[in-house]
Amino acid sequence: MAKSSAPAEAVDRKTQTHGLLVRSASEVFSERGYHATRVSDNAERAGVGQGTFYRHFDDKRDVLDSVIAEAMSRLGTAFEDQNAPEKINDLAEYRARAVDIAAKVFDLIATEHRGLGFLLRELPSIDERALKGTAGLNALMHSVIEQYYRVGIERGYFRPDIDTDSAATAVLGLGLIAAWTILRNPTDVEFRRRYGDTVVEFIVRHAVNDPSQLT
Amino acid sequence: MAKSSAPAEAVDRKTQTHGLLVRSASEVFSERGYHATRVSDNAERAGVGQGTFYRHFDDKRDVLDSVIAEAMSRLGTAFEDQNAPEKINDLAEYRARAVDIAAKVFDLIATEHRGLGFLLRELPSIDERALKGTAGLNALMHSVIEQYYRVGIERGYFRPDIDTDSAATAVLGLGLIAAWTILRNPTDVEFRRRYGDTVVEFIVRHAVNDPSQLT
Amino acid sequence: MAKSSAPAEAVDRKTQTHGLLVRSASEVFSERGYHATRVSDNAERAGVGQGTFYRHFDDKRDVLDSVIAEAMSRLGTAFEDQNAPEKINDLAEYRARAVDIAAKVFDLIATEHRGLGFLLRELPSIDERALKGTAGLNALMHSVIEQYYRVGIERGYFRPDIDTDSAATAVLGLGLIAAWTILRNPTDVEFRRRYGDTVVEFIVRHAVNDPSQLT
Amino acid sequence: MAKSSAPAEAVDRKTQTHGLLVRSASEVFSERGYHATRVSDNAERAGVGQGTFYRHFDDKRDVLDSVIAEAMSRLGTAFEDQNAPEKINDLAEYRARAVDIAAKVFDLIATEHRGLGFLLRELPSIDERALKGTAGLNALMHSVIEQYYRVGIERGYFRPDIDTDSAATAVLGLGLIAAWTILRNPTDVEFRRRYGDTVVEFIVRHAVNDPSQLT
DNA sequence: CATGAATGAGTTTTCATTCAT
DNA sequence: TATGAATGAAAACTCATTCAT
Repeated sequence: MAKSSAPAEAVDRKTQTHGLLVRSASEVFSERGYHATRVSDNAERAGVGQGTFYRHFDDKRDVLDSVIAEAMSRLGTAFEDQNAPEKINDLAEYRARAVDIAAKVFDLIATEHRGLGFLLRELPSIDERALKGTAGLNALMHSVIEQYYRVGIERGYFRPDIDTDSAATAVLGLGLIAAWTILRNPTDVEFRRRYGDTVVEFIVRHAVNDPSQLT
Repeated sequence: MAKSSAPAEAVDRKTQTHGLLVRSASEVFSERGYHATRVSDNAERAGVGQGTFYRHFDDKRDVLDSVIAEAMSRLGTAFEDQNAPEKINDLAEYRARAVDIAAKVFDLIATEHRGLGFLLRELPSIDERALKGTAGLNALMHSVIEQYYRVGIERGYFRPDIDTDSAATAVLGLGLIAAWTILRNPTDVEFRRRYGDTVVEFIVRHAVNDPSQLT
Repeated sequence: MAKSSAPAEAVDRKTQTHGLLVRSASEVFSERGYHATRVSDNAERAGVGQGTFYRHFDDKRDVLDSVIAEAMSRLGTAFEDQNAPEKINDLAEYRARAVDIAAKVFDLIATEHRGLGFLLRELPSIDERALKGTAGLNALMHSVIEQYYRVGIERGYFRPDIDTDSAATAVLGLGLIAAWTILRNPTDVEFRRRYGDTVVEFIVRHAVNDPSQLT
Repeated sequence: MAKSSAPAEAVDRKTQTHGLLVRSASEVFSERGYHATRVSDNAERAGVGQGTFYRHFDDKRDVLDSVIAEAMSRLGTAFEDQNAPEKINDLAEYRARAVDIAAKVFDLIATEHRGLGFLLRELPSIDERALKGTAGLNALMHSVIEQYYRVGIERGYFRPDIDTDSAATAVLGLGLIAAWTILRNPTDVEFRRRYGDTVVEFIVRHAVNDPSQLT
C-alpha cells in the first residue's frame, strides 16, 4: 500500500507541476509576450526552479504547444455547447439562436481576454506550427457554422444558393474582428450589444430565403 | 558652389541609404519575421555595414516604425483611389462598385502579400506602438466604408436603420478574414472569386432597403 | 535536512564565486587598468564564464564598487591599528611614534602597491561615485591625525595655536606624495628612509611648542 | 605676392584649426573624461568635421599629447615667474615670499581648475607616456623649491642639515593635496587662506635655523 | 583641405540550456 | 526529482578610423 502510493504521489506531483507551469506560461506569455518572456519568468511565476522547467518540457517552444492545446481544448468545449443546428425549425428560432450565440461568444471573449489575446496576437508571429495548433478549432468553428447553413437551406428558411463554405468563412470574419475589438476593450459592453445586433442582421438578411419574414 | 554641393551630396547619400535600409527591413522582416531578424540581416540585405544601420536607426524597433509608416502610406494611397461613394445612385451601381472594390482589394492583398502578411502577422505581437501605427489606416478604411453606408441611406437604396459604425466594422471583418486567407494562399484565385461574391452578397442583402430589387 | 542543505550549498557557492570575481577584478584592474580591462578578462582570470560575471554584477562599473569597498575595509583595518594618541606623553614619544608610523605606512604602501596603485591612479578618472567610496578612509585618516594634534596640544608639547584641521590635511599631503613616489618605485628603500625622516622632521618642528626640546 | 600669401593663409588656417582642436579637446576631456570622450565630441565642440580631426592628429591619443604639452607650457610659465630665490636675504623675506607664492599658486589652481583637474584626475589612468609629459613640470617645480632651500642654507637662515631633495618633495606634497582639495571645491576661499597659512608654517618652522626668529 | 557617411572590429550583454548538488 | 549556479553562443551596440566627394 505504502509502496504503491509513493510512486502514485510522485506522478501526481509531476502532473501538478506540469499543469502549474502551463498555466504560468499562459499568464506570463499573455503579459509580456512570448518572445519577451524568459524561461526564468515562467519558472518564477510557477514558483519552481528553472531546472524544473526542463524536467517537464524540452524547451521554451515546447511549453507553448501545451498552452495552445490547453486553450484550444477549453475553447472547443465552450464552442461545442452551442451545437444544435438540427433543433432550429424556422427563421425566428434561428435569429434567436444567433443572438444567443453572439452574446455568449462575445462574453466568452471578454472573460478570457487574457489568454485569447495572446493567441490572437502572438501565435501568427511565432511559427507555422503554433498556427497549426489552432487549425482544429478553426475547422470546428467553420464546420459548425456551415452545418447551421445546411440545416437552414434544407428546412427552407435559408436561400438554397448560398455558398456555405464562403458564408461560414465570412461569419468567422465577423467574429474575428469582434474578438479583436473586444480584446482591446474588454469592458465596452455597449459595443458588444450594438455590434452583436449588426452581426445577426448581417447573417440573417444575407441568408434568408423569404425577406418578407423579416418582421 | 563646391562648398554647398558637398554637404548636399552627403545629405542625398544619407537619405538614400536610409530608404535602402527601410526597404531591406521590410523584406527581411517579411521573410524571417521580425523577431528572428537580426540587425545584421538587415544591414547585409541592404549591402551596408552593421554600423551604418546604427547611424540611421536607434535599434531594430526604430526601423520598424519607418517600415510601418511607409506601408501605411502606400496602402492608404491605394485605398483612397476607391473613394467615390457620392457617385453611386442606386443598388445596381452599388453592387457593381462593391464587386469591383472586392476584386481590387483582393488582388492588392495577393500582390502585396509579402509586406501585408508581415504587418498582419507580426505587428500585434511586437508592441502597442507598432499597432498604433496602423490606427490611421484602420480609421481611414472605416470612415470610407461608413460613408458608403451614409450615402446609400440618404439616397434610399439602403435601410435607414443601419448602425453604420457597426456595419463598417463588420465589413472590415469580412475583409480581414479574406486577407488572412489570401495571404496564406496567395495563388488561390478561385477562393477570391467565390468569397468575393459571398462578401458582396452579405453587404448588399444586409443593407438593401427594398429586397425586391435583388432580382 | 537534505532540503535545507541544497540551497545552503548553492548560497555558499554563489558567495564564493562572488568573492572570486571581486578578487580577480582587483587583480586585472591593477594590471591592465580599469578602462583597458574587459569583462571577459575578469571572468577569465576568475576561471568562470562571462555569463557568470553578469549573474553577480550588473556591469564592470558594478564590480568596481565591491573592489573599492573591499580595499577600503582592508586599509581601514590596517590604519586603525596605529590609533593610540592618548598614550603619548611627550615630544620624544611623539617623535618615536611618528617614525614608527611612517615606516609602517611606507611599508604597507610598498607591500600593497598593486592594489593601492590602482586606487590612487584610476579611481579619480572613473567617476564621482568611485571617489566617494574612498571618502570614508580619508575621513578616518584625517580624524586620527587630528586627534594626535589635539592630544599634543592638550599635553603641552605642541603649540596651542595649530590649526589642527589644516595640519592634518598637510600631513595627508606629505603621505600622499610619498605614496605616489613609492608606488612608482616600490623597491627604493633608501627613498623611504630619507623621506620618512624628513616627514617626521616637518611634522615635529612645525608642531613643537618648545623648540629647545629638539636637540 | 598673391601667390605666396595663399599658402601662408592655408598654413595659418591649419594652425588655427589645430589650436582650436587642442583647446576643444582640453574642454571636452575635462568635462566628460578622456575615455568617455568620443573623437566626434571633440570635433563637434571645435565646430569641424570628424575627418578634419584626422588631418591634424594621428588618433585620439595624439591630441592628448598636445593638450598636455600646452598645459605644461602654460603652467611652467606661470611657475617660473615665481623664481628668484637669490633675492631673499632673511627669514622674514622668505616667509613673505612663501605666503605670496602659496596665494598665487592656490589662486592659479582655482582659476585653472577645469584643465588642471583633468590632468590630475586622468593622466595617471591613461598611460605611462601621458604621465611622462608632466615629468618636466614636476622636475622644474622640484628644482625651484630645492633652490630656495639651498639659498636659505647658504645664507644661514635655514638649517644646514636639511635633506633638500626630500624637503622639496614634501613641499610638493603639501601643494598636491591643496590642489586636490581646491579642485574639488574651487570657490572655498576660506580653506585656501587657512591651509596656506598652515603650509607656510610647516615650511618655515621645518627649515628655520634659529627658532627664536619665529617672532 | 574639409567633410561626414560608412565601416567593422571589439565589447558588452542576454538568456536558453546544462549540470553538479 | 528539484534546484539554481554556471555556461557560452548569439546578438546588440559603440566608436575610432577610413574614404569618397
